[in-house]
Amino acid sequence: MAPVRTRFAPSPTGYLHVGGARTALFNWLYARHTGGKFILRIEDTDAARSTDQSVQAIFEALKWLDIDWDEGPFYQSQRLDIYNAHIDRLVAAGHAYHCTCTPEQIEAMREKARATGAKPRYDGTCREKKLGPSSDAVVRFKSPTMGSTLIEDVVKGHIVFSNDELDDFVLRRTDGMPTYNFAAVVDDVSMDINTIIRGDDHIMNTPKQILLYHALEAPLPIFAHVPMVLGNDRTRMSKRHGATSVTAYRDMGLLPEAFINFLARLGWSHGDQEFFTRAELIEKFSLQRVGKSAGIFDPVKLNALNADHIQAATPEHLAGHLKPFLEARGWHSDDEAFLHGAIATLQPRSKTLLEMALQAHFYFSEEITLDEQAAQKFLTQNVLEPLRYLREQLAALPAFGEKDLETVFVQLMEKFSLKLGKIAQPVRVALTGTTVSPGIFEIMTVLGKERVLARLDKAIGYIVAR
RNA sequence: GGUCCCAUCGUCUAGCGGUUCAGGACACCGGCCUCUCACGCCGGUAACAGGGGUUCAAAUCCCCUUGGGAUCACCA
Repeated sequence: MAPVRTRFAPSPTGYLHVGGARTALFNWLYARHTGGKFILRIEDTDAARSTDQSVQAIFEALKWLDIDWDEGPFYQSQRLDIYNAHIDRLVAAGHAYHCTCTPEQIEAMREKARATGAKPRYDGTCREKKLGPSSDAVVRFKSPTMGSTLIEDVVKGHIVFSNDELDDFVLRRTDGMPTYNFAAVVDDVSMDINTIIRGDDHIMNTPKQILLYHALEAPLPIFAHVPMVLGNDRTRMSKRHGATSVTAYRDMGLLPEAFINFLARLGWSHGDQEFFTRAELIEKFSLQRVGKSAGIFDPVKLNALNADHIQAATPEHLAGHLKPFLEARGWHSDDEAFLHGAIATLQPRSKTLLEMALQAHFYFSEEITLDEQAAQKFLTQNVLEPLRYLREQLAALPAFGEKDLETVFVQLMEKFSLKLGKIAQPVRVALTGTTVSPGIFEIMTVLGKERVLARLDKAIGYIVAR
C-alpha cells in the first residue's frame, strides 16, 4: 500500500469557515492516523475573487487549530505551465478541443434548450471543428455521450451517473486560467493525492473529474464525501448563521482542542465517546466511522464541550490561551503562580475563556468596585465586628493556606454564633465586590494576605461610613 | 424543474437482522451537595418520517411516498 496522501484545497475567497475547517481536520486526521502526508493547496484560479488577505486568514485559522501540513502551500496560480501542458496533451489525444462560442451564444443555447424542456447545456458546436488555440477560445472537455460513470465512495457507497447528464465543460478559460475541475484533477494527479476527503457538495463534480482522470490515464484516488455542516435552519452554514469564521470562535473564547473535538464528533463517532484529546482523535479517527447525513452545528453543545476541555486542561496550558482576553481588558500579571492559582479557581465555572476572563475581574483589577446592591445588602452594621475580628485574626496568621483560613472562620463562627452562610457573603462582597465568585477560601489563598487585608479594610470603611 | 445525496430523542449520535417496549452526550425539568455561582452526583421528559414488501424475526435489507439538503457557470 502506498502511503496515504491527503490534501486540503481551499479557495482564498474569504475566511476559513466551519465546514472548511472540518474538511481540513478530517484530511489532517486521516493523514496523521495512517502516518501519511497532508498537503495544503491554495486554489486561487479565480483571480477576481481570490485575495492574499484570505490566504493569510486561512493560515491563521489553521495555525490556531494546530493543523499543520507536510507539503505546500502550493498555489494554483503559479502552476499555469503544468495545466497548459496537460491541455496540450488532452487536445492532441482528442479528449479536448478549442471552442470559440461566445458567452452570449452559450446563453442562447441554454435558453433554447429550456424552451423545449431539454437540459440547458453546451450543444457541441465546436466539438468537431478542430479549431486551433486563439485568444478568444476556451478549451472544452469532450465528454462521452454514452455510458455511465461510477463513484465508489468510502462514505456514501456506490453512486452512478449517466454520462449524458454531462456536457462539454470548460477546462481553460479565455483568460488562460484553468477551471476548478481541471486544475484540481491535474494537481491531485501530479501531487499523488490518493485520498480525497471533501464535502459532499462536490459529489456532482466527481463524475467529471473521474472522466478527466481517465483521459489523463491516471489512477483514481479514493473518494470520501463527508456530509455537510448545516446551520440551525438546516441550510448550509453561512454568514447569516452568526459566527462561522473559525477565528471568530477563537475570539469567543473557545479552546482549539475543544473546537476540533466538536468538529470531529459532527459526522464522525467512536461509540459513545464524546470527549477526545487531539492524540485520541488521531489514534481513533477512521473514514469508516464517518456518517452519511448532514449535521447541524450546535453552538450550545460546542460550549459544553469547551467547558469540559477547560476543566481537563492544566492552568498552565489555559494561561497561554487566556492572556489575550485578560490583556484586552487591560489586565496583566507577571506572577505566573498567581495567574495559575486564579485560573484553577475559575476552571469549573467557565464555559469559555471569555467567561473566565470576565469572572477574573477581582483578581486583576487593582481597585475593586463594590457593587452597590451587593454592598447594601451584605456590608451591614451587624457584620462590622465580625469583619474587624476576622481582619485581625488573618493579619496575625503566619500561614495563609485554605486550612489555616478555615480554622480562623471556625473560631469566628463560634465567637459570634454565626453560620458560615451569614459571614461568607459579606466576605465575598468585600473581596470581589460581587455576590458571585469561587469559594472564599480559595480566593483568599490566591489573593494573598496583603490584598485580602486591604479589601477587608475597604469594606469595613464602607460600613462605618454608611 | 433535472440530477444526486440524506432520513433514530429538539440537537450530535450508538445501533452494522434476534441479547433493545432503542443506549450515550448536549439542552430541558426535578432532587442532592453547598459559603454565592458553578462543578459534581442521582433521577425524569423525549426518537426509529409514513406505507408496502423480504424474513421465523427489521430501527437495521428492498421498493414507493413524504420531507430535508446539495448541485446544475469561462465560481470553487
